[in-house]
Amino acid sequence: MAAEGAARDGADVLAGLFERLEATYGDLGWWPARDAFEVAVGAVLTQNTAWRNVERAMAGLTEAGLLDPAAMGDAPHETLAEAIRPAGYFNVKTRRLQALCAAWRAAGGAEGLAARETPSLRAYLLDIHGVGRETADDIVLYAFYRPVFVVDAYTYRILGRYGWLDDEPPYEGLRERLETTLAGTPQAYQHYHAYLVELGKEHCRPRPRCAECPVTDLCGKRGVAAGQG
DNA sequence: GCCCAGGTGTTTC
DNA sequence: GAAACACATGGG
Repeated sequence: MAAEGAARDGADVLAGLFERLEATYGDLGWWPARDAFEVAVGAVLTQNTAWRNVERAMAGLTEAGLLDPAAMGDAPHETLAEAIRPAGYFNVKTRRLQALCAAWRAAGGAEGLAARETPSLRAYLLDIHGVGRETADDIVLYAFYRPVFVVDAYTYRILGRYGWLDDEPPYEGLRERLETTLAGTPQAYQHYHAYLVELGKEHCRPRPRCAECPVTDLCGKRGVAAGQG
């Protein structure tokens, strides 16, 4: 049937895209962190924020001795906000980090969270103030090493430009479709998300700058037409 | 000065 | 339920 053929072609495009990205980028060494809590803190701090600024904030937290669920959770708002100031939205993120700390401790720490099955873990994280779908999946994938595809703005933008999306499907639908199509390991999903972010930063900005894109020839339609790569 | 960055919650229709 | 808006620093 035509629909099955289209789906198979879509899967081929996707597999080819990630093969090429793997050859181009290899292991990007993404999300270095000492422990699960540090991953979770970084996931909150990086919300709509450049990683360079997250690193400054993480350094501020280390400096202040706050990179710990108890210390961070008990710190005064002003103290925590000052430590994470370089990451922007510091008042918003201070509230979110303290909500994260409360939930983290209530769950029995990383050990308690790791004991949960993936759906329960996602649901628990999503229930925390300031932890949305992408942040939750960042934590599930990079802190707890579960096989979830992290969908972000780059995922929509790049897959849209490569003709893999017919429309703009809802987050959960796209995530499940990608996981079904790719059937990858946690390590593969960690790499895929990193690849899409790197590719997006370099070549698929909101205003396309697609010159010398390593996967230009795989582009099918949409924004990449008209010689943008 | 303008755009963008590894989003989320709230308000409003 | 989707669109508009607030949140804020730092780099190009």
